[in-house]
Amino acid sequence: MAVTIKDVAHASGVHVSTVSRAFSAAHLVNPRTRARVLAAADALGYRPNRAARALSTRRTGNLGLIVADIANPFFPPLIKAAQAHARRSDHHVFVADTDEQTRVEEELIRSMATQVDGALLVAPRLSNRLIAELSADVPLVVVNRRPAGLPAVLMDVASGARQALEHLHGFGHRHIALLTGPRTSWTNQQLEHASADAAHRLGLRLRPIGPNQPTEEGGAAAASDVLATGATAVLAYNDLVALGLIQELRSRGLDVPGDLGVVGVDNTHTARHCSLTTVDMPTAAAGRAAIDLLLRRITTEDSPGTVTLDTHLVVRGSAGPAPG
Amino acid sequence: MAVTIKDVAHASGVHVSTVSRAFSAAHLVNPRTRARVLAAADALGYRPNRAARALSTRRTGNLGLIVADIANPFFPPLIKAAQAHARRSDHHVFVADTDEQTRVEEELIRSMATQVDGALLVAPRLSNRLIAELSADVPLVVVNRRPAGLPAVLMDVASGARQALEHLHGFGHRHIALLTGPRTSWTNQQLEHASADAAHRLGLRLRPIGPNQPTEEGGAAAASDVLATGATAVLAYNDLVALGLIQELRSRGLDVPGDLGVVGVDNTHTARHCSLTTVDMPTAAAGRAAIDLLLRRITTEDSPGTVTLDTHLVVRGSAGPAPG
DNA sequence: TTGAAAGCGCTAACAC
DNA sequence: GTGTTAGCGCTTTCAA
Repeated sequence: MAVTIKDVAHASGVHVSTVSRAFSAAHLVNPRTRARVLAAADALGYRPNRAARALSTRRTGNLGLIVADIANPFFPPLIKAAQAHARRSDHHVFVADTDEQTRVEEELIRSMATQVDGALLVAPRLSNRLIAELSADVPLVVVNRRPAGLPAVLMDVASGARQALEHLHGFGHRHIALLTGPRTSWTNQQLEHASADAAHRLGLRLRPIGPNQPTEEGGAAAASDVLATGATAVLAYNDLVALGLIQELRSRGLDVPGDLGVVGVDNTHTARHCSLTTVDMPTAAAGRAAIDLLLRRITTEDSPGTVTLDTHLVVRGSAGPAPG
Repeated sequence: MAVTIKDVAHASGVHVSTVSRAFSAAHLVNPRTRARVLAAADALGYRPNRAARALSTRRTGNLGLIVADIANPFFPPLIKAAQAHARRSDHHVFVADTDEQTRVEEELIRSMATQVDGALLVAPRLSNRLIAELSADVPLVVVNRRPAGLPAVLMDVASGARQALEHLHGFGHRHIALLTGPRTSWTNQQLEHASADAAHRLGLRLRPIGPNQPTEEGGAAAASDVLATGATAVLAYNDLVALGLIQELRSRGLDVPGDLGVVGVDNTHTARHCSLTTVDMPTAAAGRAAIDLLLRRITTEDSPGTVTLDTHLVVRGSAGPAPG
């Protein structure tokens, strides 16, 4: 049986309310008494029961983190940073991913909502309807999407996409395929718009192909379409798509970057090792910023705005001079 | 203000205890009454407050998952599988990683312990002392280590290491360097023993080098030592080390696998794309198995034993025929 | 500055 | 089968 506030009260010869104050309202208790209480607590190995505390304070000290897919290498750095940052303000974080059946997910998120002070959503596939409903129950902050009225952290691929196209242009590429991602994804929309703009400005021919599954399979499946366009370089929705495409191209005997240049988005761990030229997404910074927004939203009732983080191109070896 | 059991009781014209039973002891309540209660609950959007429930049942429905480093690609598949599996029995999971200052970590884990029914430890660096202390407070299951008396899930690299050395032997390699990991790591110990045995059996010269940091930096830093041995192939503690080594070797103008074959351990996402020959660790299966053990330990008081999972070699392109 | 008592939302004997 | 009543561990008035 765990040691409770009562045990500490007994041991230090005061009432439970005094013990409680010693922990959560230090200024309301005589320093000497407090020292005695703390000593007793320490000796007994007492630590407050958060669930019990939550019952009266309505603050659990827990946060939820809902991501699309824990195993997608885009997320772990974000999860890690968010968790570490949350800890600084003594918050624990529940992590869940949404890629199973939507009905189960919805239930999961709802039941989690009763146990957290707020939640972070990094899940492009979650419906706006559900988000709106949840937001009535629990403070929410979203990443890379813009539902009305919610604080958001955005990693704006626009700058990175621009740099990517300039980079390809500099290598002499004039005809570029854009492997798009899910239609509803905010990131994808930014990517499409920014690429179209930049292509126009640079005098590039840009050929969108998609939507594609945001996975290796999606990239591999698009290989034939890419080749059919006659493009000499490809900008892919994310690193997974880029890597899937590269693997498929190579298995068909093509050379990357010799025959075709490929640029990804995300700068995952894998991209670093596979020498993939890609747009860096500041996932760790986004995780921290999102936690900041969330905590602000929880403590002060007003709703903080939107934080936009820039992205930039990381040049490696998967794109080079245009052939011919 | 959230809707509570009282509101449901009012709405359905019964007492709170009946509502409670309707949710957690269906057989103790008249089916008709129950239907009425459930309907009212549904209409009001009621969901039980887990913290409050935990206060009387002493079951939070939460599990802790402590890993060494969320961003290390070894862990995400395990985290994902564990979380998904836990959800099946209606458990939520707290995730935390230990790679910051130990003192902070210890505090984190302890305070988390009051909020969970049990925890999974996948953290080679955590001290046995701390584990023993924690284990007094909260049911624990460990992965890839063997503290006395705790249920454990082991991914035994022995079989994989054996296959790796046989594979290299088949390619004509006779002198092999083994990049070892942290001394205290159980995985590392298995790896060292199994490799020594297999090398002896096959008539290979095996040269251990280490301990190395289990990271890319560790692998890169070992490059000179590896070259100095004159070995024609390397078995590395994990994929990170292998990839770091490969990168460093290539930057020195050497060819992998031409000049030197490299085999890793873990079969991370990155290894799949970098064509790294490696030993597959069944991390997802381990995550599920560990959750099973943990839940068993929580519900029945007896302590389930140890689950050992085999590993196997995945042949890709980072090792080939021995030079010369 | 401290004690007493009520209450947070829920469960679990115990009556009826 | 359902209502009554304590009580889980903690915070927070209200008195003293």
